[in-house]
Amino acid sequence: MALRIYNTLTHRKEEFEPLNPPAVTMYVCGPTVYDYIHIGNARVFIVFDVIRRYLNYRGYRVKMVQNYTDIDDKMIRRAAEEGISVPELAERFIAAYKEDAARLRVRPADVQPRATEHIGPIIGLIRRLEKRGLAYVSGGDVYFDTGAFPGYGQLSHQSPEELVAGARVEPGERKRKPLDFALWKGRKPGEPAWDSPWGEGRPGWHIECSAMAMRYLGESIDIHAGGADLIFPHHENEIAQSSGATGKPFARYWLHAGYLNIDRQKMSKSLGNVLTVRQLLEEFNPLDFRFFILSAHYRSPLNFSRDLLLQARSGRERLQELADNLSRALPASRRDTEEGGDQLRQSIAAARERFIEAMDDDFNTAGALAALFELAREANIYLNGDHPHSRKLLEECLAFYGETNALFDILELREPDELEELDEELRQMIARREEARRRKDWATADRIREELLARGIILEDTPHGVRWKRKPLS
RNA sequence: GGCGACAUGGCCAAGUGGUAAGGCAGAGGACUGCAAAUCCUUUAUCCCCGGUUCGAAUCCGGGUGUCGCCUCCA
Repeated sequence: MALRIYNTLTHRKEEFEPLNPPAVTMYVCGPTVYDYIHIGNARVFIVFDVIRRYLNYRGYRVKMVQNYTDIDDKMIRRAAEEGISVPELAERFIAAYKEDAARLRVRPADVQPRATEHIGPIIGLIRRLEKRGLAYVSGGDVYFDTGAFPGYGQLSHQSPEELVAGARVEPGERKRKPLDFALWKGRKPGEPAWDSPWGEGRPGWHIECSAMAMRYLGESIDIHAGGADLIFPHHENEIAQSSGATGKPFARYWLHAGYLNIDRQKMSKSLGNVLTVRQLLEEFNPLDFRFFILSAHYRSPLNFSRDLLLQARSGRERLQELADNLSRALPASRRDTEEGGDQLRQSIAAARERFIEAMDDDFNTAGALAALFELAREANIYLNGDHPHSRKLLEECLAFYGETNALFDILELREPDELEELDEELRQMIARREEARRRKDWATADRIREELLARGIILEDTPHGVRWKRKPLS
């Protein structure tokens, strides 16, 4: 069984063969730090976070780089609006990004370079392009000469002629052809600038990713990833710059995450329907959001709505419920029996197999989730069974959820004693209700249950005694 | 205009040649003092029309619809 990945470059699923296994080099285009990230950004970061973890799970050693774009037109404009410097703006939103990513359980990349800290390598790359006749100076700017790069359009599968048909030249631009793009922008009054062989100025957007990817991962990398809207022109231009400079293939596999739409519309500032991660997390659990994201294939467009997220929450809670119940059953379980556990033992093995099979098929997280649910049913049957619980089987089952949760991060896996934390007053209320139930004083029992519910505690009476859980938010 | 993606039950969503995973919601049942949780049962021939094939949701052609990219954008 081999891992297969859909490659935007070739338009097909290909067997994954990194350059130097087990090492894998992976570059993900990071945020432009001019504002809080929105849920569409979050989808990209979550998806590639999971993919990265899965590659590690499959035995690869992934080195992942994700940049911060901390200098570009948007940064300059926003800093001016806020009345602060561009570096101050960058600091603010890099910090915000880190907070948001952490809350979403997106693990930090191994290297998180900033464009402004790599002006040297950027200039070096532009000079290489100049030497190869792929760049030209025009005014104070330097442009990439797309006409001189034969493979231009290979990623977006468009010929230059086709691309030109829709291209526009902004007034005042000094490029020769519409598809040419700026590698270096000459200084304008009031803008941040660095010294360069072409005078003071700043890097273009595309060149920073090429320069930083090469700097940390080498001239040819295994995986380059980002949102679908980066295919053109950003990634197309990265290929042109990188391959143009080195004469080598830049990235072997290009991965692109689909859009996250809101109410079937693309998020955009003009429509006013942009939802930031911060806004989302005011109302929803990050784990519910991760579950929601992973319930669809990463390349498919995915529609976001409050209702769909509630649906996802219900599904996730089913798994959470099971995980909690497995933990709770652990203390009373026995090491000397596996009675009634044959089906469960087989189901664990089957679930693991199915999980890997799905993930190996271009990271089919939806299929992988189905494996978690199928095992959940068997585990519930086992837990409800009329036999003692086997410590070994419970642990194996929990181990599987632990193993898969280390990839998906959709469950809160707690130790049994963590489940018992409840303050004294609430414990006594539960005890009083138990007493009332023994007396068959249902009125009192129900009243206490209502009171607890009002305080966010849900009670469940099981054959093995009363159980409590916290009511989910919203 | 060019390029491309998608169209599966009430909702979400897997499935690329052998008679449709999974989740949510609904209905019925079991369990329960009631409830919750859980389990069982239950709802699809896969947008339409042709074609290839013993056999297609799955391949090919045509059509319809939705969306994306071609311009900053995850």
